[in-house]
Amino acid sequence: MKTKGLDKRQQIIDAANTLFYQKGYNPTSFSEIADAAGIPRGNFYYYFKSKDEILAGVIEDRLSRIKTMLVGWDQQFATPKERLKRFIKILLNSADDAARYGCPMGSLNIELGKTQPELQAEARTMFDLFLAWLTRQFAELEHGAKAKHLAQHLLGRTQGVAVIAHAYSDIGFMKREAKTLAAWVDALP
Amino acid sequence: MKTKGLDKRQQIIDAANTLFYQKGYNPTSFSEIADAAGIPRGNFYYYFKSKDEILAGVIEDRLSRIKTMLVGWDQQFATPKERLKRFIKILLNSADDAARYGCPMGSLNIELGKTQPELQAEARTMFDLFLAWLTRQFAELEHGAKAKHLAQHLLGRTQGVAVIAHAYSDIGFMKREAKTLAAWVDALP
DNA sequence: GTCTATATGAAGATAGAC
DNA sequence: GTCTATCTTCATATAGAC
Repeated sequence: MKTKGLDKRQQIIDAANTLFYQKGYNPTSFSEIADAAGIPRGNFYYYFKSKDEILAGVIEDRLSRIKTMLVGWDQQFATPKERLKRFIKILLNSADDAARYGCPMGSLNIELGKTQPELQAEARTMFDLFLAWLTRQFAELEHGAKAKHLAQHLLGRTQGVAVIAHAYSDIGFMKREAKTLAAWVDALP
Repeated sequence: MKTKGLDKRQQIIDAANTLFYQKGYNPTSFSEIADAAGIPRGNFYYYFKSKDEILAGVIEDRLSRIKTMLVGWDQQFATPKERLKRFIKILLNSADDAARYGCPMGSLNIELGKTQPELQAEARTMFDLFLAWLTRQFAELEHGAKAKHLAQHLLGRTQGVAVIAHAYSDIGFMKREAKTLAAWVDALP
């Protein structure tokens, strides 16, 4: 049945999503994904013709979750500063995972950026979503032409926090930096 | 001859160093390192018993270069702020490489941190060197107990810059952020 | 010390039975 | 739609001739 097929497809994506995050894209094998999804290796290729396609599916899935999250924040918070601080709060909410596996977006981009530019271009679209949303917040704060630069700056700050926190498994550092960043937002003109 | 052996060993380390940076540790095969070093695959194992040992050699080599660089900066610059700004200037000097391959320390730590904690612990020692040196600079600026936090903060800032610059191959962003960071140092008490 | 040949295993991918 | 069996390639690693 088609619904069953879609379910299995989603199961594969969910399993791959977790493994790509925890192990990386290239180090994750088909067998691992198949095992985690409870699907025999062979049947795998019925849903995805190649590993690249699984990655595309995983990224598509992540993009849709990010979009939903950002739309939710737009509705939930009245001011750009509140929204920016909600963004920064990701550092607190994801501290445990980030300390263990890094940032799901950042680590994937770094891995793919070295030798797989086509795949990295797909992974980059996750950053694109955040950058566009952040740029809008800074634009609403009347930062004009600087809005995009501020968005890149803030995204970069959070990425740097994730790198150091991951390298040292240091959740305390993430909390300190989240505070610093929130203060930075509060102090914005 | 022993000298010849040492030369070849160094050739292997140099080749591996470049490949680990440009491709990553796990995606780099023995064959590639051997080819790049101009050494047949088999002879390889005479110098290194395993891939882990090559990594250890590469990291040792990088550590020694970093130490030399930091000692040089200590001699070359009279004030902590000048030294900190020299550190930030790495972003400008390495902009081309960072845009293509990311930060050699950060990307290695992220890759290894996911599933190879023992190897990542070795890679982390490169960060340790910078953190200790940066902490000393902030301590000289009388930041007391905050010196280490400021060191982590600054190292994180540069790592974040590298991640975004890599993801977007954006050298302009690195230059902007280097300016912002230099201004941050100048404004320090 | 240096090199060739090769063992061994795991990866991605395919063919085809059911 | 689902599964088994298998092909091919490439990885790390070793044995042993020179």
